[in-house]
Amino acid sequence: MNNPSLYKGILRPIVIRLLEENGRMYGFEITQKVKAITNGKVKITEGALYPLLHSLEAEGILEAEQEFVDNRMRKYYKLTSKGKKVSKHSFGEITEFVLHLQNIFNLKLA
Amino acid sequence: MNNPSLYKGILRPIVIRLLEENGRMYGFEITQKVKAITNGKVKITEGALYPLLHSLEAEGILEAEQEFVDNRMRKYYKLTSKGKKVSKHSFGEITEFVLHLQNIFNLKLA
DNA sequence: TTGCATACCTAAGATTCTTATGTATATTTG
DNA sequence: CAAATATACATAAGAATCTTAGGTATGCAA
Repeated sequence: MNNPSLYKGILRPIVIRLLEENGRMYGFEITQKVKAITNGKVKITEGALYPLLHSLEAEGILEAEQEFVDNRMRKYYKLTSKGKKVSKHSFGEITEFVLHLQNIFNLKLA
Repeated sequence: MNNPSLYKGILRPIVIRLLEENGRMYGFEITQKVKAITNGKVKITEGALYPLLHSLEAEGILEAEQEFVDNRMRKYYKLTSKGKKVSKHSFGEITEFVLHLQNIFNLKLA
């Protein structure tokens, strides 16, 4: 991405939102999904993603299960019931955040 | 603000944008302006703002001049010509950032 | 067989913030 | 009039969140 520091603090809500919308995803899939949505502009680094997934699991927001596909390990994550509550709250925060940005920067978007 | 970590990395473009729109502001004024725009939700901390203003000045993006009003010191900042170029670039990045957020979070905003 | 894609992981360091504290003056309130 | 609140600047220690750089391993294409 152009300015990585803009995305500091955003990764956690991104992961939670993607899991809410897609039900079940593995780490590598999340990086590809974000890249696809943003036309290759936003690249989540593995050094940020994997530790985050582990801490979300430790917090009881996500639960994981491993599978082997084509002899390669995949660790699928999904929201727990606690995670679904957190997700609703997180989404509200993000919505407000974006509205604030539109006001502060006087953005006129489609 | 609700979730301060969302705003990590955003303060710098906020300051630049406000100075572009208002021409000339002092630190305390910037904190009040952001609070006003966001209905009291977003509070810029002084511990983040003042060091940032100093480093923007050191980078040649801002220039400062002191004044005394009611026997109290004010340090006014404005964009340099370099700062104005940086501002254009920064604004483009923020616009793209917000569009990405809308896509990632599937936001339907006014 | 070399490189690229997939798929996981961790550790050191950088960046950006919060929290806490300090200085000083002006105004409001009990 | 004393105390609290608002204005206005500043710095330092520590927390949070990321990047960079490295590691392991499999499958496929050139």
